Amino acid sequence: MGMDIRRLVGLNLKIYRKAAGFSQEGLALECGLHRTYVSGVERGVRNPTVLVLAQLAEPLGIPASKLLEEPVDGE
Amino acid sequence: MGMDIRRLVGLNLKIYRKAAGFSQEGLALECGLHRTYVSGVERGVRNPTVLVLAQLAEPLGIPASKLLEEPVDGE
DNA sequence: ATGTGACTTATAGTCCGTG
DNA sequence: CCACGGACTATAAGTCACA
Repeated sequence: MGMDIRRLVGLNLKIYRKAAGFSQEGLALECGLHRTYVSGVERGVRNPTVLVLAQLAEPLGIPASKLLEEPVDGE
Repeated sequence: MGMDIRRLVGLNLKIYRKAAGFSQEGLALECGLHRTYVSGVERGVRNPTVLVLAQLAEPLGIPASKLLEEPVDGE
């Protein structure tokens, strides 16, 4: 019973997106999704599919699995 | 450009499910999904959502992120 | 640059079966 | 026990106008 996985994905996405220097709009363009959709994923109000996770992860240069990982302290 | 992520999820699920000693039907019952759906995920013909990944992972005792991880040799 | 509600179309996910 | 199909219903995908 960890946190809501949609929220987890959202938090992770925001972290990796910022680390890669993208705005939501910039990332949306890179991965072929709509700006407002990316916003919804980050806020945890969307329940994305694995195909969408892969699309988001690609321009960030991370494996899709990273978007589902619980934050580990000491990382 | 790794393998199709749906196929990856399917292969991982099958491995972890068997390791936990579940049949597809048994796992489906445990996680509240339909038996035919679990079958479809394992065959890589389904595109599950993150909520479903979490549901599948729970009775397997693994984090949902494991279902998206590429196989690493030496594991 | 982002958050949000509302909306339509595509598909996720269920349930009935078969070999 | 599992692969696979058809028909269905619930919800994700995808877009927009506006704050």
